[in-house]
Amino acid sequence: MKKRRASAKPDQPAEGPVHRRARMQDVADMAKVSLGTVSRVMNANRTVADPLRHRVLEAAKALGFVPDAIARSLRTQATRVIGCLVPDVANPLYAEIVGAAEEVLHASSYNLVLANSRFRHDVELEILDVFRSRRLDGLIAAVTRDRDERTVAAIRSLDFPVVLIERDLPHATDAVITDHSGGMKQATDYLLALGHKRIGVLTAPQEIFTGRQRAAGFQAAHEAARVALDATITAYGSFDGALAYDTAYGMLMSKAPPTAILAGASEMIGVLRAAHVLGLAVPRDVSVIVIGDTAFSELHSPPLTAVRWDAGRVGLIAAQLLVGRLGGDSNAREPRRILLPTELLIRHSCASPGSGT
Amino acid sequence: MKKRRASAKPDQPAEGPVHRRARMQDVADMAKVSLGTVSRVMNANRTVADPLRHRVLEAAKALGFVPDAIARSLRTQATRVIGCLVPDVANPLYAEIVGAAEEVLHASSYNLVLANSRFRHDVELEILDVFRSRRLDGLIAAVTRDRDERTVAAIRSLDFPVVLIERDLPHATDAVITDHSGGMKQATDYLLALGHKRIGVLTAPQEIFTGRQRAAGFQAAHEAARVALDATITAYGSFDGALAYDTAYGMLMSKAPPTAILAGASEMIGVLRAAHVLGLAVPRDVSVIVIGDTAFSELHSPPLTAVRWDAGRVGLIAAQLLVGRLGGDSNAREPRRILLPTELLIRHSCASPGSGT
DNA sequence: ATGAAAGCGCTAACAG
DNA sequence: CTGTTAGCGCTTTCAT
Repeated sequence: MKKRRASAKPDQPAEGPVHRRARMQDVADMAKVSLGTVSRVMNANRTVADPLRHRVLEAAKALGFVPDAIARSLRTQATRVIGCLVPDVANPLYAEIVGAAEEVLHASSYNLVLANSRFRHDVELEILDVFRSRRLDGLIAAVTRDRDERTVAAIRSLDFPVVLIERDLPHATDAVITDHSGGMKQATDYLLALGHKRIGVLTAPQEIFTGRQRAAGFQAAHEAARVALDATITAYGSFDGALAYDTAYGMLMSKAPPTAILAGASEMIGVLRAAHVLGLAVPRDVSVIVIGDTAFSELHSPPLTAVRWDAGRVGLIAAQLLVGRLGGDSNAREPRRILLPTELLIRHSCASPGSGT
Repeated sequence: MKKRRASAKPDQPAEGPVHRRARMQDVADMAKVSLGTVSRVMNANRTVADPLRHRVLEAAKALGFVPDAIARSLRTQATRVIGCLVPDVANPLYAEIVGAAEEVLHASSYNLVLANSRFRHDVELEILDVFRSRRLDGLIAAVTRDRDERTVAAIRSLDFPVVLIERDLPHATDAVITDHSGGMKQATDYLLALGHKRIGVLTAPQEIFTGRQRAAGFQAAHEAARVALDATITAYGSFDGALAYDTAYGMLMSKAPPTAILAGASEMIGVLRAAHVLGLAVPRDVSVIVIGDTAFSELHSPPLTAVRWDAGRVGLIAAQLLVGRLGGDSNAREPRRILLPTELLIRHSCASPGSGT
C-alpha cells in the first residue's frame, strides 16, 4: 500500500472547497472495486457487471468525482481541444465565425481555444507554437498573411489537422472560402453598368487571400468593360477607423475623385463619415457598395447595396470539416476546399453618376 | 535501459510530419545530459553550467523540441488556461469583452477556452462541468441566470478563482459590472424631462443582473418624477430579432402606445423596423434611446441617443483581476467588485411628445 | 551543479 | 468480468 499526497501542512485550509478533488482511486476505494473498473465505468465502453457499476456510480456521485481531463489527455494523446486563430474576435465577421464553430465543436465534445493575432505576424507565430505545445487535436485558422514563408512553415509543421478559413496556402490544406472574387466582380459590373468609370476601393490587403480575390474580381470587371483602373483610388490594406476615414477623404477630395466606392464593412463607416463631412450625398454625389452585409447596411439611410455572404456558415463548415477528419470517417481523404457563394443585394446606395459633385 | 514506444507497425508513415514529436529525453540523449538538466534549462529557473546549457539548447533546436503542456500541467497542477463563458460571442457586446480579455490573458501567457451557453441553462451547467474536469486556472463568466440555485452551486464548487462579468451571485465573488441602473435612470430622467409620460422598454430579463438593474433605474426615475409605470409597455426578456420586432410592433399598435422607447442594442433594430413599418418617424412620432452604443447608433438617421459604456474595458478588467489573483500578489484579499460608469450620449432620436401619432 | 527516481491521474494491455 | 500494472512526458526532491 502506497502513501500518497503527504500534506506539507497538517492544518485545515480555512477557505475554499473543503475536500480535495477526488481521484479515481478514491472512487475505487469507496466502491470497493479496482481502479480499472472505475475507469471502465467512466468510459462506458467495457462491460461491467451491474452491481459493481452501480456502486461505482454512487461512489462517484458521493465524492463529486469528475475525471481529470489533463491526465486522460496525457495518457490517450488526445486533448479534445481545437484551436481557433483569428485576427480579432471583436470584428463582427470573425465573431460570427467563431461563434458558429464553437457551437459545432461543443456538440461533438470539443472545446475551443481562442487566440487573436491582432494582425501581428510575430504574435501569430508565437500562438502557433503555444498551440503546438498544447497538443491540440486540430486547428481552425485565419492567418494574417497566407503567403509568408514562416507562417506557411509553421502551419506545415503542425502534427494535427488544420482547416483554413478565408485563406489559401501554397500547399494543399482543408479550407473553406467565400467567392470574394465573384462577389466583387458582380458589384463592379453593376457599378460599371450604371455608368461609373472611376470606382474607388478600400478593402483587405493583398497579402491575404480575400484581398487578392477581391482585387482580381475588380480587375476582371474592368477588363471586361474595357475601363482603365486608377491606382490612386484603389486602396488595399489594413484599415482602422481613422485610416479608412482619411483614405476615403483623400480620394473624395482629389482632382479626379471616384463617383462610386466599394468598401469593406468596417471601412464603410469611415467612407460614409468622409462623404458626410464633405457634404456629399449618397447616392446622388457618390455611390457606395459595402462588402459584407450587416444589420447596419439595411437600416442606414439610404439602405446600402451590399455584397453578402454567410459568415456563420464559414465557421460552421470549417468545424464540420475538422470534426469529420478527426472522426476519421475517411481520414486519408484528400484536402477539401469548400467554396461558399456571395450575392449582390441591391438596395438604394447606388445611382448613375452625373447628378452631383 | 527501457525500451519505449514499440511501434505496432514497422513501416514508415507515408504522409504527415516525418519525425515523431521530440521529448525531453530525446534532447537529453542528444546533449548527453540527464533529463533533469534539460528540464532545468527549459524552465530557466535553476543554475546550469554554461557549456551544458548550450548543448541542451542546441539539441532542442535541432530536434524542434517543444515542451508538452499536457505533461507539465499534470505534474504542476496548473494549466495556464482560463475559461470564458458567455451567452454568445456572436453578440458584438460579448465579442468585445472576450477580445479584450483574451488580449490581457495572452500577455500573461494564459490561453482562453471559449464556451457559449446560448442562454441555455442545461448547456451552461454542462460547460461548467467540462471546465471543472479540465482543471482550469480560472474562469471569467457571464452566466445566463445569476439567481438559479444549480448555477450558483456549480460556480461555488469550482476550485479555481472566478470573475463574474455583468452578473451578481448571492455569495461574494470577484466581479466587474457596469452601472446599468444609473445609466437607465439617467436615460429615463431625460425622457421624462422632455415630457414623456408613457415610456416603453425592451431589454434583458429579470433573471439576469443587468435586467434587474435596468428595471430598478427605470422605476427609480418614474418614482422620482411621480409618473406611473405601465406594465403593458415594459418588456424584460430574451429577444431575438423577430421577437423584438413583434413586441415593439405590439406596443406601438396598442390603444395607449408609448411616446418613447428604451431598447437594448440588438432589440433596437426590431423597434426601428416596427416604427418604420407603421410609418412612425423618429423622433417626431416616437423617441428612442438605445442601451449600448455601437457604430450603428451614430450613423443612423437620425443619430441615436444612447446609454454608452465601454464593453472592452469590462473584459480587460475582468482578466486583470483574474491574473492578479492567480499571480498571488495578495491572494487572500477580499472579493473585489468593480463598478464601471455609463454615460448618456445625447444625439437626435428624442423630442418632446405631441407632434405626431 | 548534475543525475536518479518518484510520481501527477488516468487508460489499456495483460492476467486470471 | 475484474484486478494489476506499466507507462503518457514532465517537474522536483533527494543524493551525490
